[in-house]
Amino acid sequence: MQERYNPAEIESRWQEQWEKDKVFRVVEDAEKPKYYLLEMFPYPSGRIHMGHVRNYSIGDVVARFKRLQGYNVLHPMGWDAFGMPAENAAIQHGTHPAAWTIENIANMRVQLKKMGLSYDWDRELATCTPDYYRWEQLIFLRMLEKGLAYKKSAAVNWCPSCETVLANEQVEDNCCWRCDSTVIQKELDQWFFRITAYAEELLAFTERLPGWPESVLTMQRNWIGRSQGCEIEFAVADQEQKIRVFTTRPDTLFGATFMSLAPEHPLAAALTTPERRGEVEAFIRRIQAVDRLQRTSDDFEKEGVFTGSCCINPVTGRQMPVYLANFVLMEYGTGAVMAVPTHDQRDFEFARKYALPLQVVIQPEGETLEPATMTGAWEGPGIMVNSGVFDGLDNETGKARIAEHLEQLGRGRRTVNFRLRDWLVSRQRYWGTPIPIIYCDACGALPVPEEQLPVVLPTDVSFTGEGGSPLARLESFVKTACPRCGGPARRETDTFDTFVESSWYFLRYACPDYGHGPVERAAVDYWMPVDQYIGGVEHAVMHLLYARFWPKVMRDLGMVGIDEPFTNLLTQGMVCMETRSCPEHGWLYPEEAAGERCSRCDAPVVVGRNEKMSKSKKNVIDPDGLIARYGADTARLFTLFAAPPEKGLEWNDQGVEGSSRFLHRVWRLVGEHFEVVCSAGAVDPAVLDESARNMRRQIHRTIRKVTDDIDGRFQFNTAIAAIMELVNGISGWPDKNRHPAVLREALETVVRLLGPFVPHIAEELWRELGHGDGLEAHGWPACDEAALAASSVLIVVQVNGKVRGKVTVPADADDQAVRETALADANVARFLEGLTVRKVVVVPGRLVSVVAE
RNA sequence: GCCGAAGUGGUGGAAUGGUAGACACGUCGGUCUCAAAAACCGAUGCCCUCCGGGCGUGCCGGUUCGAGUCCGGCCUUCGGUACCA
Repeated sequence: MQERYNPAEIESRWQEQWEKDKVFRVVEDAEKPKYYLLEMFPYPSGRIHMGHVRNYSIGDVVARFKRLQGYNVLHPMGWDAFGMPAENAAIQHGTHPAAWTIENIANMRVQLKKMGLSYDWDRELATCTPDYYRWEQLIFLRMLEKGLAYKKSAAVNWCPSCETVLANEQVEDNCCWRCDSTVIQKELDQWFFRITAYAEELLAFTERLPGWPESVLTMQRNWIGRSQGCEIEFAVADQEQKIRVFTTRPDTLFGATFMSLAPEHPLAAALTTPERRGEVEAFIRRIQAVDRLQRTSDDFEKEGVFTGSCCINPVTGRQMPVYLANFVLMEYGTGAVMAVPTHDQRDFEFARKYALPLQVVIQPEGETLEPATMTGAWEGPGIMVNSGVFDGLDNETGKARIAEHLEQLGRGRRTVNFRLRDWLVSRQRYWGTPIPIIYCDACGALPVPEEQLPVVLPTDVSFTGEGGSPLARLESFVKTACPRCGGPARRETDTFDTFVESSWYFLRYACPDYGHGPVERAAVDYWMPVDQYIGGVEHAVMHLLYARFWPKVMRDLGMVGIDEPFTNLLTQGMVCMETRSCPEHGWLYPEEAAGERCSRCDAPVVVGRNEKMSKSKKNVIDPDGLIARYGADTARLFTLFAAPPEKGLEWNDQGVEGSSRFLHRVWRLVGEHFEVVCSAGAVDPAVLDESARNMRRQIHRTIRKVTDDIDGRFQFNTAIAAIMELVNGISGWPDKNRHPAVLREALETVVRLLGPFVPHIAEELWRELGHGDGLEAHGWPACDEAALAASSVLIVVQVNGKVRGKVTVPADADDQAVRETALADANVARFLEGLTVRKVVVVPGRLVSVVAE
């Protein structure tokens, strides 16, 4: 055995062996229980970052652990390969998105392989290949047939100068990131998926996902935002038009004194009287220049404009002036709100600003509200007043009664409204899945016939960043024949949101080469659902909601048989680091800021906040350097040991040394004893002395702890700490040489427990300990309950809540005996002197708490 | 703004309502060495009148024999907020 631990040599040797033998390749096997472990696939940005290292190290521990437990483990990897950065690179550096992406994938694949991750690389997929997206196009056609995909108008961020659509992240302070022009909201005809048709089911199933973090489920429930309420029709005075509103507070209908519409409301123009037109149009223009987040925040000034028209309150007959208001959104409800200033804070502020009337209709218990003296709206419960026949009812009863009343009048009905909106999937970009639609002037919008799929993304395009999508300018792509009449027609040039690809890739992993449909039913039936999904907490709502939606659609299309794709979910925290910048040269990479001075101008660097590692702020650590210097095992061990997975991880180089030192120590410990150990026999518990029994107790306590920490809690940091304690215990065990069999059990346990975390060194040491076959053949070590038994326990004694003594009692002592021993302790007695004992609480095996005064 | 988290020594973190600080990093002292590195041993929350005791888990209050943990109210930081993925 080599004296010195040499990770570079060991790791490349094992990685080659794993690759050559395809040891992580899996096939369906009805004899074995399956376990599908999936980490969120990466966007191929060019280099892996510490967040990937963390995510994939966590996943690999679980994959290897489950394999050791005898599961048939599917552990795939692939590439979320469409997206904006490829297009930005094309605009900035002239590289083609496809070439850029393929090169990035090649680089990152090498990096991942250097980490020793146990993937079945035969299942690798990239979403930018026609073999993948052709099936996405097919599913879209099926959704179209079922009415689950449709087209409607929606607003986008538009830069008038670049003549292009901007992503939210490309808008800075309402200005275009490239040219600084003011961004406006522009209406475009766009494709949507009808996710709202699944709102009830997506919500209901949040109750059936016990393996998900409650915080994620709560966020999803709030995002879906189901609310029970009432749709009410308001007639417009002197016109045929009707305004429909949604309200959760029909009980306040008698207090509705005006109407607020979204500035984008389709009736806005029709209701505007000629003399108001100028002011109204100016207001609409102004609101379009404000982003939605700002518009709806509570501290944003409530503003509006009178249209000149009035509508009629269906129960009071009162004329209600119709306003356009900045805080009303077209996307929520019906885009119109009946304004009850006395019982809604936003309406209250609005009414005060524009001197609109207030009418109290709910009186809280023990108070009498007067419009003249109110300083805010009363949004709580109360008794109905000024509400005709409904006076005297409590408002909850009133909600139902007024709803019934409106239904009888034919002026309203009870409805359920969702905050969730349909999913806008059109992107006016090049690097994405082409939407398979053809537009014919004679026949309209038609699906591309199935046999013509895939609609392949052409590669002969040029990138300027201006003038809209490069696809739309490519004649050879746009010009086509109408599939119905054969006349000249145009192709759809929008591509899909990249969230579409990531909404079903986990299904495709079950059968990545299947050529007759999106998925092979038998393979999906065997592998799905994913048993454990692991990824960043930043995906808690959007990706994870879309990825729950698509399988449900595919189920209803008869393609899969599952309701939910992910049985268990682990959301990992982000890897963060302080930013460093130079007043002269901007953000600095860590190596440019060595010694806290800028490497270029020697100015003192400014140390910024701790933030998510990102290329743009240069607060990144390149895992390659780490692996080259310490080896993959150390890099894995450190990221796992530094913090529990859910927590954010602040990068700190110094900790890495510690992890490396530990592996060197384990190597030496085995090296010093492997000859003795290899010739040792099996442990005979009957002949052991106390020292050996104590050693065995620690061995088996550690097995139990590590098993529980990996399996139930994903607390890898404490699992590793426990193994470190065991190693410390073995090193300091004075009777090592008297008990070769126990020493062998101890060392073998360390190596086996380390296997999932640091597979290369563990496999190597396992062979050194004289085993001809691999770790996996021996499975996961079992905890011997008999070895755990201890003869005595330490009991802490508290007097009035403070620790005053510690006593050792036999493990089987009863409460009375424990109590007596505790009270007899010298220090305890000292603190009880002159006091009367009122109460003694005995917690078996733990503590005695004495209350005295 | 809204939704969801987090806050514990110099640092990362540990603690089924039961000894706060496991395990590491760092620092200090020591052993070995001509010297250094590596390795090993020891100390290390703060304070005091230091063989003992007091105070300590973001802040304020509450429940309990006992609260880092449970409850109420704040503060700060982070994530998401529908075209970043």
